[in-house]
Amino acid sequence: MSTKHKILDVADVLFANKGFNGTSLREITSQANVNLAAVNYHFGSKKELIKAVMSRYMDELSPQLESALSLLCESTKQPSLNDVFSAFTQPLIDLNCFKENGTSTFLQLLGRGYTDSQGFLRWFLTTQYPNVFTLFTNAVKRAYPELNTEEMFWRLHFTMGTIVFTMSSSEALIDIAQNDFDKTLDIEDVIARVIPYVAAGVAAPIIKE
Amino acid sequence: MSTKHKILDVADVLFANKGFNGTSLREITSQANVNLAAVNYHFGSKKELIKAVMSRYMDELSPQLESALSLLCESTKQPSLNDVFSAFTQPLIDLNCFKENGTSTFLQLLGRGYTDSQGFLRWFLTTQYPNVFTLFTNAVKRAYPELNTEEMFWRLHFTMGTIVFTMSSSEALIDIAQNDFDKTLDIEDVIARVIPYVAAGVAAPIIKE
DNA sequence: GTCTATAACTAGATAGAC
DNA sequence: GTCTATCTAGTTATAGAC
Repeated sequence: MSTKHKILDVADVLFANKGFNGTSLREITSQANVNLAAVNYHFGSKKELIKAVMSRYMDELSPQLESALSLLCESTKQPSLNDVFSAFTQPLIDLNCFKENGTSTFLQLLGRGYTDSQGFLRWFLTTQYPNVFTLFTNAVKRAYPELNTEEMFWRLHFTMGTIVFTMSSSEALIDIAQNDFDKTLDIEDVIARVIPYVAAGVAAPIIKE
Repeated sequence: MSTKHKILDVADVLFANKGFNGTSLREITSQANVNLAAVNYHFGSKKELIKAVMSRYMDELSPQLESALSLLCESTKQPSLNDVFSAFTQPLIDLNCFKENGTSTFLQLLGRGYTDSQGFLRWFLTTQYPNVFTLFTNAVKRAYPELNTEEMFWRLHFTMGTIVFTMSSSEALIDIAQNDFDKTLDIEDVIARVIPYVAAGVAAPIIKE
């Protein structure tokens, strides 16, 4: 296993758990059993390492998302909002095959990117992976044509918030559910619970101005 | 205006915008025009300063929330979920009288506390302000009695996520809305838009197991 | 209470031997 | 490609003069 790979494998988990600011290169390199200088040799800087960590997941995920969303847009029958959000489930779950706990790690990273680095992630995703966004908004428009662009803008951001925040604290929530309700859940169960919630939120009656 | 007050007034905004980790004491003291050593003299440590910042808001907010939620619980007519979430609106908006941009600053701080400091805020809120939680869950139970405790647990966490995340990025969202839709909005408008969303989410059909 | 000065430490990044 | 050693700059926190 290459040094580069070892660094990425340790960095994503640490970044997900403690944030980008909260994780030092020393922590990453010592856990990865590589030299401190290796990060700068292989990636150039901490910022580039962060980009590499995100890209590795997005490059795995975005083709899957694109094909799942394309299917919905091209299908002759109108999809429901549940269908649209459910299109994300399988590609996200498949990240667990890509890497252990890949799904929750990626979703936590997404949350970190949104809050830690003041708009960096928004820039990164919209410039590097614009197709996913276009396909997604088209799919939502097909499922709920009455929703105007402005209202959709807000509700999709609310949805992003729900998902990202839930996943950032998913480990804690799963622990609490285990203790309080004696249920052993995994990330897939959490996703199954959050989809009806966001679908109902997006489908909420439109407020008058 | 006392040194202590000046520090708190600068610290909350910086913490809200850049996170706890991302804000240094040097930044706070220089913006507040006080000496670097003043933080440690008045608060003891950075961690205690963070607690003081949060307490100042919560001590202002929690009595208002308690009385608004008590009203709902004691009223003879059954409240709707919209009523329950709307009970938060006025107390939150009133934070703008307490301090300029108080509402968004506080809600951003809430988000920071959840994600920056790995469960510290959860501990802080549930141990220091338990009444608000009890009253809130009781109010939701009255509004939607069919919702069992476990499902409510999940949906309230989803809601927390939606609110906190939305408010963390509310400034960015308001800017985008200005540019894309030529609408000048404020935090109150954002709250008015998010309430129907979360109310619909909590009211979503209960999934079968 | 407020200041300067500095201690004690940690961060990211790099030069140069191997 | 990997290492040690070190640089520079940042951090929190504190000691002691005023």
